[in-house]
Amino acid sequence: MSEQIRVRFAPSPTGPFHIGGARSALFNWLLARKYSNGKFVLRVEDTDRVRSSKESEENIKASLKWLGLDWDEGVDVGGEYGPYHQMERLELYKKYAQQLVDEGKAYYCYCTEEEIAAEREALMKENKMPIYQGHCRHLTADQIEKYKSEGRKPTIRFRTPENETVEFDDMVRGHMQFDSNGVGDFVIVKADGIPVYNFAVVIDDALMNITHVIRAEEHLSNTPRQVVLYDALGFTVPVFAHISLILGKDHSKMSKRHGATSVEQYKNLGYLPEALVNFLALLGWAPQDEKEIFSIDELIKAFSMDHVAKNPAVFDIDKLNWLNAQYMKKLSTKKITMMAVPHLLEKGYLNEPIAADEMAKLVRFTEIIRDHLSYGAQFLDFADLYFNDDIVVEDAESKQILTDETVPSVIGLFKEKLNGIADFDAEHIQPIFKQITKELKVGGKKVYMPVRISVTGQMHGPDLAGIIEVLGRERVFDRIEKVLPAL
RNA sequence: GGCGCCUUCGUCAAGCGGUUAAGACACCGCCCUUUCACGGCGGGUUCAUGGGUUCGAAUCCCAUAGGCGUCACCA
Repeated sequence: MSEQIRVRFAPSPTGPFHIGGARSALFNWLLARKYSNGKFVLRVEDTDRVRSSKESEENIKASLKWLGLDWDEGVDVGGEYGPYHQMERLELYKKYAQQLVDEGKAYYCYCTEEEIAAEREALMKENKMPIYQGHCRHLTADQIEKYKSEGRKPTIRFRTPENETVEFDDMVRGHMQFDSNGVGDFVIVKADGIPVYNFAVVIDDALMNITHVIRAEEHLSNTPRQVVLYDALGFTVPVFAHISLILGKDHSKMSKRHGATSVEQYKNLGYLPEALVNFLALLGWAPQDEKEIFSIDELIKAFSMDHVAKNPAVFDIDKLNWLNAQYMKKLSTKKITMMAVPHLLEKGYLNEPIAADEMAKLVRFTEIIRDHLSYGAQFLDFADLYFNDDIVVEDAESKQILTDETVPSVIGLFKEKLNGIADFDAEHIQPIFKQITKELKVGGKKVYMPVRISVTGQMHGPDLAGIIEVLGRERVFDRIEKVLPAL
């Protein structure tokens, strides 16, 4: 590919940035970055006046930046093909729509939405393709006058050529062919003068010299409409690549029911952008070797549209968790602590300002639990362990363990030994357990379990000596006393 | 319903006419360990079904089934 690669991501700002959109953006970005002269363009398709919002646009841009997907041209940064908001390009669409009308390739349609809906319904009933039947295709001047006098505002419809085969190439699916009779005359400009998606994309992609259009598979059926427009307008058709959808666990399209769907949600849950990017890249694309973990630079190097899968992919949160954990291992404990702090503040475990010594203890605690964490918010699963001294033993087996006849002597000796050490740290606490097993001649479990349960309320958890260290002698004794008041 | 896309372990997937059908996540077992987690080792009737083509098919062709998308004055 010696020509310049120009790709774009063109979201409509109608909601939080979806994970599927993020993958589309990533694939485009990866392709642009793979070639030294590649350009990644960000265009905002805000022609849906009802649903578009500035807030959504900001969310999308913030998410892209967080993921590290920077754009060379587009909104905010500008470029020679601007403007990059479709609502600022209305004149352009108007000009091309007029051109099509003048050439007889498009016409005004005075049908109302109700009439169209009724027509479609009737066709569906007859098992026919629900396409526009061409009522306004050849209106006389009189008819037009009549409609105008009724106050009808026309849309502009494209006069789709009949009995033709519409063809285009798709990097993922191969050569595609559609019957133009299945396309029908579709609206290109709404009654309010705003262009419809299929019309605006074509003009924008053509005028912005986009060479490759990588987008979700849901656009595949729309592509013939766009191809006939490219032809009518005399534009060069770009190379398409329709990547498959991302599905939820039940194989339906990802939605709120499946948990977090927006990039922002993953960010807030404490996932790392590198991990999310890595995961998204592996959804629908497979490397040539057996590598699983890719830095962004490695991804750019390894990525290729040749190995993009055709079939839809189920979003597997388990794998994301694993990947994220791999990336978290590389982080300093301090960093992981900082990831947890917002959650701790939100849940009321912490209050601002956080004192330096409190912070230091928190970091030490994080060091003890960090191996148990797949993402930041999971810290909350361990927060009670550290912050909540009101230990409650709920589990039946745990209660049972505390009734063992050796418990009183074990706990007694444990307290005695704990009192006896000079340096209150895990290194000095750890040997105590061994000493007790020896002196009392009981098994390790008989020692560890009563202590663990009375100190944490749980049978399982992170390193016990470490927990005891961060809690400090007083809190440990306090907890034991609450659980075993008799001792 | 028409049109279109898709179909290899539970999930992501390698595979492009001849392989013991990779690998990863998850799961199960074992080891490590006071426990859990981490880590290590090991395990699993995976080519939707039915027809072809071929000496030979997960790979090519055709049907069927299922899943999904799309048929908007949404993108």
